[in-house]
Amino acid sequence: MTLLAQNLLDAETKAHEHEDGHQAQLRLWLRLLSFSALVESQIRRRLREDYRMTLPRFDLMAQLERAEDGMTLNELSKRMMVTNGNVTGLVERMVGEGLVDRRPAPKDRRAQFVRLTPLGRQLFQRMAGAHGRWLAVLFSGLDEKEMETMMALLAKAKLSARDAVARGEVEIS
Amino acid sequence: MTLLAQNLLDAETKAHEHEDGHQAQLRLWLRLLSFSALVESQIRRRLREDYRMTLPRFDLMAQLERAEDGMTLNELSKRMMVTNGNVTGLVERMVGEGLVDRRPAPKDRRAQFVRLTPLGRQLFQRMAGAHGRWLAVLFSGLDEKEMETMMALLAKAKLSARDAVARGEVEIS
DNA sequence: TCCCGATATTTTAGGTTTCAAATATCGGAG
DNA sequence: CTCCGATATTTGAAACCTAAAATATCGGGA
Repeated sequence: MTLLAQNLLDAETKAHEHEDGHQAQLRLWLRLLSFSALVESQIRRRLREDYRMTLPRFDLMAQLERAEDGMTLNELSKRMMVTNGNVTGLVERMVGEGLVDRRPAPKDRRAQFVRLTPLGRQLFQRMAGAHGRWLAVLFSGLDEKEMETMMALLAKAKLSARDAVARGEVEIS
Repeated sequence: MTLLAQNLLDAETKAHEHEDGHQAQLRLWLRLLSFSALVESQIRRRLREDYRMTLPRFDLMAQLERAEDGMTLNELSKRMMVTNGNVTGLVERMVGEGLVDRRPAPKDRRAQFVRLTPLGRQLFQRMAGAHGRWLAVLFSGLDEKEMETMMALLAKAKLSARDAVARGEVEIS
């Protein structure tokens, strides 16, 4: 192959990648979204029907479960990947229900520690068991090896996205 | 191996699966969620900053794009995997912005067809291009083969979840 | 000490989302 | 034709969520 031909081919490949070549990524992303919407709606429904519980509240409790002494609102919002204001309202409602309590941080008068109440902890134990079983059923079509593969690919994808964000390249054409 | 030993082993395997054996599914699910939250927040931000557009509106427009004559609210809500009421409000606002229009269905007086306006279509074209490029960058750490593998695994996982839902077994322990 | 950028939280406004109940229409069984 | 279960949409209430601005506090340098 001549150098010119090679260059033309490169150019075409590049152009192709830039015009329609994003299809694979788009399709992958859409498929991931539709799968997660499906699973999420099931979990949401079960939490509501069996425990009168919402997913965000469950999520917050899951974060608190391993922190005996609780954690600050800020740490909660980072772990849950939601905004601060969101957590403020969520905790507000959950304090009202007796699931968590709030107390001032010892050293920092700006911060507050949130932790599960005994009631909240007890309820979470039961929900967590059920939650695990629901997931086991929903994922039962995947064997050990397939789950491992998917874990690895998701880890790689997450790194990829993090890198892109860090490089500030999400806006590049 | 004696029959007794075999039975004990089975019992242990079963017990293990029922007590701690759901860890793999839970971890996989959490990883998928955190990845999708990361990607979603980036797309949300770019849509807002570059196009003053929200993700739900973009999503709705994407559904309408390939339906020249539009589609009913009901079909929209199914494709978007959200409730009817949600779509009602979304369309309401978007009509006000001139992005979509509504007209009665020819044969069915209960239904309405929603479709992109020329303005909406034109805006969507630009956004879709950018959206594809953002995804390409975010997923750039995955090669062709890895994306194919992930597509296949997600397809399998989705089937698995659909089956579980159809069998009504999400509540089984 | 005083100041100032950083951090923790709340507040405000608006949009999104769900569920459940209500309304309107369809389409077929009798 | 009439009735009735199914379907399409809307409405209302409550929760969730975000972005941006406001408030309070921290902690270190001048």
